Amino acid sequence: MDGGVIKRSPVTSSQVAEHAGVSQSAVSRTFTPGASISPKTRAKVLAAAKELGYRPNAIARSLITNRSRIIAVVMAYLENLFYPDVLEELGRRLAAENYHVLLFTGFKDRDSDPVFDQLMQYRVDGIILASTSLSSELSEECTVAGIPVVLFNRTTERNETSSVTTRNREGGRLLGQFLLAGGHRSFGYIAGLENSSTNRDRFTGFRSALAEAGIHDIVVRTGNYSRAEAETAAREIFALEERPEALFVANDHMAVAVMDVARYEFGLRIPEDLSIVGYDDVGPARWQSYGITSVTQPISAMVEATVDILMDQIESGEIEARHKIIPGELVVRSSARLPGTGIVEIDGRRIYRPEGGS
Amino acid sequence: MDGGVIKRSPVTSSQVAEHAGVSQSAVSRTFTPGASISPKTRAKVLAAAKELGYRPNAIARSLITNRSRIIAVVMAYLENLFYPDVLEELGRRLAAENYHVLLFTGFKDRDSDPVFDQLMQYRVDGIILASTSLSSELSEECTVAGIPVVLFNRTTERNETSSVTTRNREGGRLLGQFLLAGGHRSFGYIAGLENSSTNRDRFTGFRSALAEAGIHDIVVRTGNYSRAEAETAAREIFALEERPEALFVANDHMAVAVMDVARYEFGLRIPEDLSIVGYDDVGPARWQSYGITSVTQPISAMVEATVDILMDQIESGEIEARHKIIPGELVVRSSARLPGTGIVEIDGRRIYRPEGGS
DNA sequence: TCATTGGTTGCATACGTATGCAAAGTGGAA
DNA sequence: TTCCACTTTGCATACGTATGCAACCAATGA
Repeated sequence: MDGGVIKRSPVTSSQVAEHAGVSQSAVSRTFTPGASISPKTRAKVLAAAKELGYRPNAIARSLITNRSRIIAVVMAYLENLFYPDVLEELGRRLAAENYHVLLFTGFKDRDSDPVFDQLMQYRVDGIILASTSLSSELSEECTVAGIPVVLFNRTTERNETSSVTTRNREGGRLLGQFLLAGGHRSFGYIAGLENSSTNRDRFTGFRSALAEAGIHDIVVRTGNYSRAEAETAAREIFALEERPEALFVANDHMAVAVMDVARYEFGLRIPEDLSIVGYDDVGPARWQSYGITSVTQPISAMVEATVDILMDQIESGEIEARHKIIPGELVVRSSARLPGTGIVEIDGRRIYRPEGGS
Repeated sequence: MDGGVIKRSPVTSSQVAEHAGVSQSAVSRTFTPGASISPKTRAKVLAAAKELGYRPNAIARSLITNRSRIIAVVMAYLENLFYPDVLEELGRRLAAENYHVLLFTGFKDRDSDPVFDQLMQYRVDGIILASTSLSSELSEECTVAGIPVVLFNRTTERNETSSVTTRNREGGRLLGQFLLAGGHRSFGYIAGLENSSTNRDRFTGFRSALAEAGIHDIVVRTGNYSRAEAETAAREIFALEERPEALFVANDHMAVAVMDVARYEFGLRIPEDLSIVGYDDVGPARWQSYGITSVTQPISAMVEATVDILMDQIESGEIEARHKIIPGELVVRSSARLPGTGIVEIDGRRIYRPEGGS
């Protein structure tokens, strides 16, 4: 009711030092694990600090240690629940290592250069790129600057930047085999972002599986990993004279939309009239309304690998591109017709493992 | 292939100054909008900066300006898509003001005190609390420290902290009126977090609407805004001898789960056997599989208000608790039986506006 | 007792930038 | 030309912390 409070400047280590009757160094050492400080003065300092409400200034500390303990996470959009899940896990794992997340989100992909500029100004200790590619000049610049970068769920053509991915090629292949084993003979593919490595690899694997069975015609439309565009693509495919019996949608986020269009706009029964498979095994894929047969991308393992790479490179100061590839599994649910064999139950989930499979 | 690169220290303003043949001050002024600098030296500095790959060190700048241009966003969990949507919009809006997001997520609610400690060490310019409450000591501490705090979609008992919310009481009330107008006579409520203001207000409004119609019995179970718990709560309610005809689920995130349980575990038809209404108007509520009748929480307006409050308080240095309440609307879809009157169409959406409504 | 050792402490400085102040430069008017 | 007003520049310092170095202290052994 008194209409605002005048800003009081925060307590500094010198003030604590004076209050405790010691030097500023002693205060600093009190808050530096492993520093040389006697229990007695330490106690004095802690008491004074508590009394004054002192908190070390991480900004000032960064300036001198050259470590901000901040990791930049770049995630252009969060529409696909896969990414928020990743973000949550990243927050958890990085907090455990006493690092913090500076998040860059909500921008158009083509605006990533200014974003990059901002992020570099904060002298972050590492960068996780989860939904944007990086021009190779920028990647180069990071390497020269000694900032580790990890591409999450993405790779680049040249392999100069570290990455964590799953076996997208094998996953696509497995889905192809699964649909073939289910007896399907005509196929469609709703693609993700055209220039993304996940899209390319998943499709390549899928196509190769079909090719081995002598099938070369695949109806392809592009959904760009966007819900709205996936709906449009689905409408186009379902309106075709010869609608494919089986559809691989490049990720679950789009697959959910496609299922809705199939059921509610075209009256198709799934899987009787149409089999749909997806990728990611994200939340809604597991919901009973959808029950999407999908290849998992194990978020926990992927995030763990990402953080491991970053921590290693930050500690060693040596930046050598590492590429971690994590295996996924084909989880069988109800959105696609079942093959006669190859389904095993593990930990309450049904997994597809064909005999000749890798 | 050469096995790592030695970390090169970043370019400093002094190095640029030397290279350009000017003083360090000149470099600083070149990158400070509105500073006194001639076009000629400015050009020289920019050229040198570009050549050396110089970027101002935001950390060092913060130290002297006492402004980090960082806003802490605390969002314990992102499971409910509402929050990722908010996060994306926050990223966008704050980036436009040249602020950045330090995200705290992936922790248990009871661990919020250490989180708070971390966040204070970075001398953030403001704090947005989107899924955690703040003990009143901590709130007090922020005020004294001159750090603006905004509670997003939450209020506290005492109104000492700024907040942005929607008219939860009115929303709950409107949903009650809607269900009554639809002819229902028995009601259930699946609650959110017991101690959250949203849950309390929505239920209070709902109950008051029913009370005015002489209905005082409401079957209540608690879902704590969690999908899993909501499923359990739904199973309990649907197994009752006298299952309510209409169910208000405290948010859409839970409502989606409840609909799945109703349909696929109990074989209930919606809305023929059971009407369900939710809150938030979040993504899945709009999907055709669900089509949840729901009260909107307009994310864009809420985020705008939040950022406005923060910017005001940061600029003025005066922290006076402000409470912004944003109106929502009842969007009518297919998850609940329709009343005979009161539905109007606006911008392609069907909105419920009863005659006597506020 | 003194010398030695190992642990503590304070002093002084460095990190990279912003900014008040005074000096220097510029241009115009008389 | 001289004077004045205004702009531009550099110097010096400050921000809050960490840390090398030297001084100091306590405890131990001879």
